[in-house]
Amino acid sequence: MSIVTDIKKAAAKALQALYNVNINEADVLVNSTKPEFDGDYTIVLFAFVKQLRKSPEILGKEIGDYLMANELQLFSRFNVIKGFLNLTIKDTYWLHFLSSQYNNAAYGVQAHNGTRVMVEYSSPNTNKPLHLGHLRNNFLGWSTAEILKASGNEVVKTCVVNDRGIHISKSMIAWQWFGNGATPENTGIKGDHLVGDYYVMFNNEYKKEVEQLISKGASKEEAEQQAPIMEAARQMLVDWEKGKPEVRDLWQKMNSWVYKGFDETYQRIGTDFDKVYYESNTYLLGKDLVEEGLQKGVFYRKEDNSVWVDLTADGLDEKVVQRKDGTSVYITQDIGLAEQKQKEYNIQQSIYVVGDEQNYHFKVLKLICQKLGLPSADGIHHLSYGMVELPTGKMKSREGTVVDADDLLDEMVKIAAQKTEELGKIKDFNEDELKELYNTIGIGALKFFILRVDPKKRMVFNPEESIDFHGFTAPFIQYTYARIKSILRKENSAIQAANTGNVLLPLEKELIVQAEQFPTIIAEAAEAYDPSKVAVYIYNYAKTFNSFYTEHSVTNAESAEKKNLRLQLCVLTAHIIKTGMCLLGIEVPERM
RNA sequence: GGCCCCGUAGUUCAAUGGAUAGAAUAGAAGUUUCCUAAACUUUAGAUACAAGUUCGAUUCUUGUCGGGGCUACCA
Repeated sequence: MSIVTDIKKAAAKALQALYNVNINEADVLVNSTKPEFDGDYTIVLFAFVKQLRKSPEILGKEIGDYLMANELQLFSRFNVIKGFLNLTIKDTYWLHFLSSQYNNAAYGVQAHNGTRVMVEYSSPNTNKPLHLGHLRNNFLGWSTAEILKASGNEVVKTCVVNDRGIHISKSMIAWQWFGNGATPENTGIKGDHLVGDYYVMFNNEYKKEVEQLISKGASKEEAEQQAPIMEAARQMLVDWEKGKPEVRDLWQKMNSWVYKGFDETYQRIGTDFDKVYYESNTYLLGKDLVEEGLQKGVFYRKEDNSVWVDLTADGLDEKVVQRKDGTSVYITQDIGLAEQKQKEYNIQQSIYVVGDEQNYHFKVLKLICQKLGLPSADGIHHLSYGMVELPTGKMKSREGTVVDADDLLDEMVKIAAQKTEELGKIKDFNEDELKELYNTIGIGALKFFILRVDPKKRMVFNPEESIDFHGFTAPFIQYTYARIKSILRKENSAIQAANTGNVLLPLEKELIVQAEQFPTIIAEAAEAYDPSKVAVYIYNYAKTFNSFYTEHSVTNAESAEKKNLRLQLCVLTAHIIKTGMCLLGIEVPERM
């Protein structure tokens, strides 16, 4: 139960008592009071003015008087400016909150509420290594899953590996043609990068062949169709589907290189899954649902034997769900997998972390599932995120303008090391500790940079300028944490639960007010599937702590009560920072 | 062509229809006998444009201009 909820309840009660009107507490608008006014929280009165036919000033005064008289434990004073009723909460309320929660390391985390949610994220193709765009997906998916857990859901993290299809066939062909038996072992190249190199080689060769054919008089379309390497890749896909042993062996071998490479990267960035689906196992799912859909009249068959769904009544197009040759298209297996997930895990919600270029696809997917009456249908939610762009524009693999994930992580750690050494505070760190610290700072900075932005929005990553360790960044927050821990290491004496005095200085109070909001923030972030809410909150909270830290001494506080109070504040702040950063997948160092 | 999304300080990001549009960074000026200056304090700087709805619009509606995405019997 949050203080804001209490205020809303009290306001609804006041309105009932004073004017005999029934106002839903959810309709009472309560904001944080702007710093330039006196108060902690503000009730916005405009909404009631018309209905009650009273001026905002009088309304505010009457409600304020009522609250002072009837909610003695909550409010100490109020003022009314225009339509805003500014309320000040009693210091004793805040002090009690602090004393009761400071020692709760799990503060902000809710108990299980019985809802089970699946979060599908990462879902890579196995023909090339991860790049910056995949990192946003991974950070977002992992963090959203953790936030959902913290707000009381049981979460199943899952990944659908796109391990079959024309893309991997391309890498395989290029490897056969140009590889000379290259392996990660004999080249020293990380497996996913090695396979990606052959994908690039495929495209280079393909381009060359197309140009040659065009110079011999073929049209562009003909050339693209007839290029020998493309024909070979298509044949390889056919052979794969037939289960031709050599092809399957090569496929397995090359995929295993990729998985090993991915695992390394995943480990570095903390990505993990409870369940992994492979498309080579799931791509035939959904075929029976096509039959079912035909019987239910959701789908219809055209003369050429292809099967369609008509979504024009819902403002969308007609969509094919089975080709005329009887093979299924991408969306068919998605429908099948949606059903499979539901059957296997009995989930209430199924979240797909996928880029916004697939908005239409997921609209269609959900609609079809609903029309088929699948129990999982209404729980489908596309967590759509914007592309990561470079200052020069969108990243394109073919034009070589991708920021490789492994390279970027290396670069971040390198810069973290360099900046840390410049500051010269690490004399008593050993080598392992330094390595860990550089990882914590460098990878933390990257995660925070990406997660602090609203997922829905496109974002720009500038390799030169985006790598910052000051201001609105993870290292800022990590530094705040390290300074708190430094204080707490020095203060061995037990912190008392009581004995915190009864008056709060402005910065002491501000810290508690913000701390009290933490569970609400987590709930909002979970509701919106938006880790940036947590990132912004933790940053602001750390900022308040830094002001407090500069202004007031903890160890040399002016009285024993103040020292005890501030130690409680330190402990609570450390817990909140650690928990909040943990929800973002970012570690916090004891020293830095 | 049709459908969808986005235009906020030089730059990168905020702002459930609410008070004087917040941060960070880059710029200017300060703070270290005192718990870590990766910090703190002060300062200057923005809602693409035009109408409309409203007591009140960055937010909702319409139009203009600018940017992006989707619109495959590809995945």
